[in-house]
Amino acid sequence: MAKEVTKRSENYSQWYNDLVVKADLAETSAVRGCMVIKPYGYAIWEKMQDVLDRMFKETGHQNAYFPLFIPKSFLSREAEHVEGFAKECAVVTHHRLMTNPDGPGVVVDPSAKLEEELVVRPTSETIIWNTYKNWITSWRDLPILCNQWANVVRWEMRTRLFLRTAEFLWQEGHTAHATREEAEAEAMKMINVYADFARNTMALPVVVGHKSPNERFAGALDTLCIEALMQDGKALQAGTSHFLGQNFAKAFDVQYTTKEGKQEYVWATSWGVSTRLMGALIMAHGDDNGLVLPPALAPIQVVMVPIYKSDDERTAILSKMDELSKELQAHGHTVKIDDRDTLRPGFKFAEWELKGVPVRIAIGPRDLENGCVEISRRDTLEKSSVPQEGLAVRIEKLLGDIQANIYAKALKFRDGNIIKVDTWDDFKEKIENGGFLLCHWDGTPETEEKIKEETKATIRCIPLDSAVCEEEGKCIYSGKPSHRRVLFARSY
RNA sequence: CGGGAUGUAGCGCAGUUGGUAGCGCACUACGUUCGGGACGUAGGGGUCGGGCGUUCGAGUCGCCUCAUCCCGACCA
Repeated sequence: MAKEVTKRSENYSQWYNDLVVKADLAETSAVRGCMVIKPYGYAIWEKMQDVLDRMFKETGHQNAYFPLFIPKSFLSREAEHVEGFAKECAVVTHHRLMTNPDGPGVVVDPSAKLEEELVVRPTSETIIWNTYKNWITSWRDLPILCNQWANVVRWEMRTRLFLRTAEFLWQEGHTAHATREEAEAEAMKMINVYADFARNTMALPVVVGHKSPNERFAGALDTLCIEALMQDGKALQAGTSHFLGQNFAKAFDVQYTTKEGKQEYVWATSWGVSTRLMGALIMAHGDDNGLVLPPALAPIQVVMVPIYKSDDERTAILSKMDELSKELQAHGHTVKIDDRDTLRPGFKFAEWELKGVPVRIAIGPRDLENGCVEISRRDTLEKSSVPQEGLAVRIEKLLGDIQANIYAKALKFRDGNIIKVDTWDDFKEKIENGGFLLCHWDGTPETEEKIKEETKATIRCIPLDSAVCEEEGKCIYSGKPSHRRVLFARSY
């Protein structure tokens, strides 16, 4: 197994692809634009799911499941929504195949044409609001706070593993509320759940803000997002939460009777994060040796590698590892003993580093004799020899340190790459180096569009953090007055 | 849908003026190794993306076709 990964600094794209494949996270499939998520990659995704699911439930949400197929007419009920998704939909037109009358194989049976085509969901607002109509009649039925874990299909022209695939896994929350205020509060609450998850679980610093009208979700009145900065200086949208107003309620005629007996349209939100978070994780923390996983998401937190020559040594070391492993597991850590007899220690070290395991413990005859183990941490690659005594407590602290250090490192990088820019010439120069540019903008879509055309940079968000952003100034492009700075970047 | 490229072993590639298929890694067996990606020896594995044509003979030349990748366009 030649597992050398391309150097990050030499070719970031290739480094990313190499890493995804060689760390056993995912690979391209025979199906155009689709991805196979391999067991190791999926285990990380499952960890993300576990934490997010718990957070959703703590905020009062329940899981449900809605159909994969959406009748074409549903999708077109909301004008902006269909406009936004029409160009990337997979459509089912028939329901049967037949043996080919003119040769081998099968062909589509023309007699099995569907009366109405079915669209494979690119997102589920329409099918869900068509259902919510049946669930809601009174103010007593509100709010409805549902989430679904599902796959969706968006037929993108160009795809990249995890970041943009034709099919991807995600969760989508869809809520219905009696009042505008309640729905807006829900959208804000959920973007903060995402921000919390990104920072504390993924060790990923994010900026929370509003999308500009140009970048808003199709059918939303407001889109909140979390934006992260990757190590090549490009921004990545890591999650969104939309205030949908009454657009979908009106499109699907979802009204409820108020306490006063009046008919009112329901207010809506939707919010989602996807397997794209895997891409964010890889690009935010990875290095030339491979993946770097925050302990909170590592399927294996501690790997033990035995070093031995004879069978007797092997037996003794594995027995000691078993003992230590039980102790660590009792403290709630996931441990793997790499007892493969066919590979040498050096190979195993490199392989587990590639896979991003936070802590490695090596034990050889020397350590056995001295009552020690060798501990190596993935984030800094530092090695130290420590006593076996009290190992679990030491590891617990170390895992916490690593989680904090990975975040601190990413935060330092991110903050070092947020730059205030006040002139157009400076903007054009600085954008070439990547990073977030904090600039004044006159608030018009036309200006935003021009800036995108000339520099490929878009407004990633209008940050909520008013302390940093709210000040008077002049638009970077048009020179017109502006009341706050917004965040520009090139993005994935 | 435009511009460019590539399809040869599981992966990465070489293959000259056309002469019947090769290298590295991986794989299998045995042995020596084992504290940072081991080495030796011996093996197995191919309708050269597909089709048609030129030729005594095509991985190589021509035409068609399919697929993939890159740059655009597209993209929450």
